[in-house]
Amino acid sequence: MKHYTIKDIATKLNVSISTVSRAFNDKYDIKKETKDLILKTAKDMGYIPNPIAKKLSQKRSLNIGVVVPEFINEYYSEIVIALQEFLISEGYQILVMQSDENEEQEMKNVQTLIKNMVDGLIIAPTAGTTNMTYYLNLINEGNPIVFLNRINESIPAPKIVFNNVKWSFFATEHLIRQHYETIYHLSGYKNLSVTSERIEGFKKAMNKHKISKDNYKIIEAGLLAQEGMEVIEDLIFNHDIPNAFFCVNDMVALGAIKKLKENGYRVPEDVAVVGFTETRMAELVTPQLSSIKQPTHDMAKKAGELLLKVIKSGTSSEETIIFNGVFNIRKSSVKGDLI
Amino acid sequence: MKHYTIKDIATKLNVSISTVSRAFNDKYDIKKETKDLILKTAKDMGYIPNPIAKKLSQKRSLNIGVVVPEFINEYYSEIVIALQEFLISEGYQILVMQSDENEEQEMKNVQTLIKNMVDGLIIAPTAGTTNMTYYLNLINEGNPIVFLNRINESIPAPKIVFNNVKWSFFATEHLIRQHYETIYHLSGYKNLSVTSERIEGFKKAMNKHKISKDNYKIIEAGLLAQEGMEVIEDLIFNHDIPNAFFCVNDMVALGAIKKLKENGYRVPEDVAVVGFTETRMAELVTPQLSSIKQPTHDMAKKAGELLLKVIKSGTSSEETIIFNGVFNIRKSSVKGDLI
DNA sequence: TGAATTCTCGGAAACGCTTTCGGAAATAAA
DNA sequence: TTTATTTCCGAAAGCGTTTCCGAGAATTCA
Repeated sequence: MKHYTIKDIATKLNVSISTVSRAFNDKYDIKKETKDLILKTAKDMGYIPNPIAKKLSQKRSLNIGVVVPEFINEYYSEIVIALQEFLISEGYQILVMQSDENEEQEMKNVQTLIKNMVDGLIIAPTAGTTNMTYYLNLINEGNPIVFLNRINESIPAPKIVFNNVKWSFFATEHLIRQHYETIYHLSGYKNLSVTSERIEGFKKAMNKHKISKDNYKIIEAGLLAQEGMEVIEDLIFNHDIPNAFFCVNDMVALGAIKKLKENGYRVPEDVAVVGFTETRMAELVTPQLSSIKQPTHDMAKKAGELLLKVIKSGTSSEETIIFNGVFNIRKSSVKGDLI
Repeated sequence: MKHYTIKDIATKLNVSISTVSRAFNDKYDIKKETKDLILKTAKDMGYIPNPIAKKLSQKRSLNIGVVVPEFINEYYSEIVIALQEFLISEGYQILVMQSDENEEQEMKNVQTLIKNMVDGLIIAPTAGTTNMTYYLNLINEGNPIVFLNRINESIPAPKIVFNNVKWSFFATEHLIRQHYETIYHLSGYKNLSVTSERIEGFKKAMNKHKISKDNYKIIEAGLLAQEGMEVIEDLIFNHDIPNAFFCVNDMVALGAIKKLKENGYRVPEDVAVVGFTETRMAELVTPQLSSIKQPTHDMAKKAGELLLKVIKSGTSSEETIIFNGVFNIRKSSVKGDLI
């Protein structure tokens, strides 16, 4: 089976290649009949236009680059899947690269994608991304970019973020309202914006309810189960286990629960635990984990829409879209019966 | 900042574009000094070769397409990450597409990747993939393809598989040796090769130990936690809970454990459970889940190596590489103390 | 019926690179 | 010094498209 080209069709039909090209691109003048004829024979021959050649002569590639810090956790997997769903429906293809939480790899990924002439980029920066001038340059050079979470406020590009402050506030307040006296927050890596935002929400709730500083604490854990376990081990060693934990994400919460149980603490009877960025595990573990679900699907779709807007308009807006979630209260943070 | 081309360098240095091209491609005759000069000024100018143009004039794109059925579970995420690691080190870039367990989407993905001139494909077919003639054609047309798991034996291409029979045999034998009298296997979707292989291993162990057919059963569940839960609900309704379950994967096992616990069964005291294709959750849940770990990293790397071999040799071999795993025995399947 | 428009379409350049061919310059052999 | 080799490089075609320009044919308008 040959790879037919536009030229093959042209010679076969005894027309010029430009006419054939016109038949495929609506924007030029061509008689309806010739167009139909060309399209039909092209189809019969099994002709597939060569996207590489197309990319070379046009500017656009109909490819969108997506860079995520990882996709071993469900969160970014869901984002990528939703992104793909939307962008395919708009005629784009997405190329996914993951940075392995490595800043250098992230820049390489972005570079690779730009070299491959993607029409735009959706970037969820890796934890340590501090090199903002790099992104500033890219934007100034006219590369359409939309950022997803974890991003520095100052970047002049559309940003899709989750309202971490608000929902972390709710989660904390939920614990306060149940009269857990001492509440610790296990936070993420400190250079992440999500970390500081969730801390902010946590503190806000503490202030609102006038909780004494003796009764809460913020401890940097990380984002992995392992890191949650380590913190709990330290606390147990220091005989410093509070009545409740609010964790930066589900993995840390699950690690914490594991270590607590191993050491004879019952959850939630002795210690309550709340997670964040709900995963499918929340419903599967015992006790079921209270957590905050992020609307990954909507967030991804919005990111896609904004990117297409930037691409089409040619100018980068600077709007920040803030999303809200759902707080699923489950057994891990409720002593009595669930309503 | 301009996008420099080979031509810009040529005019600046007053050489021909072919000379500049030669400087970048080792295979041609060029004086060492001119080459160094060109390379240096190119670097100074910040020249980046245009991969699209390169693809058009050469045959190869240095891109590898990867198609997986999903990456919401850790398994394929790990595979993709390892694949990326290896292929990047070999100078390739990978383009990942997921088929959402949808056969039609899978064919679209493959088509898109081929159109985009990937040099080769690594495909983990989706559950329902029955359309083998499609792949046969692709291979006959000379597309380098390596298959990963789940694949029909008859396809004449390199295949990377896990030794499901053997390890499912071990898992089952482990349960038998502990004198669980009745053992049920919760299997996957029936058209999957992994499903039938794990069933085969299960049966083999039963036969070896001469277990009566009254004492074991194979029930089709699926691959999701939800499906594991549903099966357990049915069994409970029929008062048909065995002493032990061997599940097709961890998610089904976790779903099963959840439902069992909800209905008052203790794991492993009343019912033992073993999973497969170990996930990070195995160690985090209570009781910790016995499971079989697949060497995803090695499998992915091997797939990459074989693909490069096919690409370079130009001929598709037909070897099947079978991998072995590790059986991590944990609390969920052991009544007494773990050694 | 002749002039002015409007439709269609072919020719050709362009996108940025690779690669073959052949010739000039440099080197080695005679 | 002349001839034979080798080394290096420029010219140009080619990869498969798009798209500008302009010309002939068809149509409309006086």
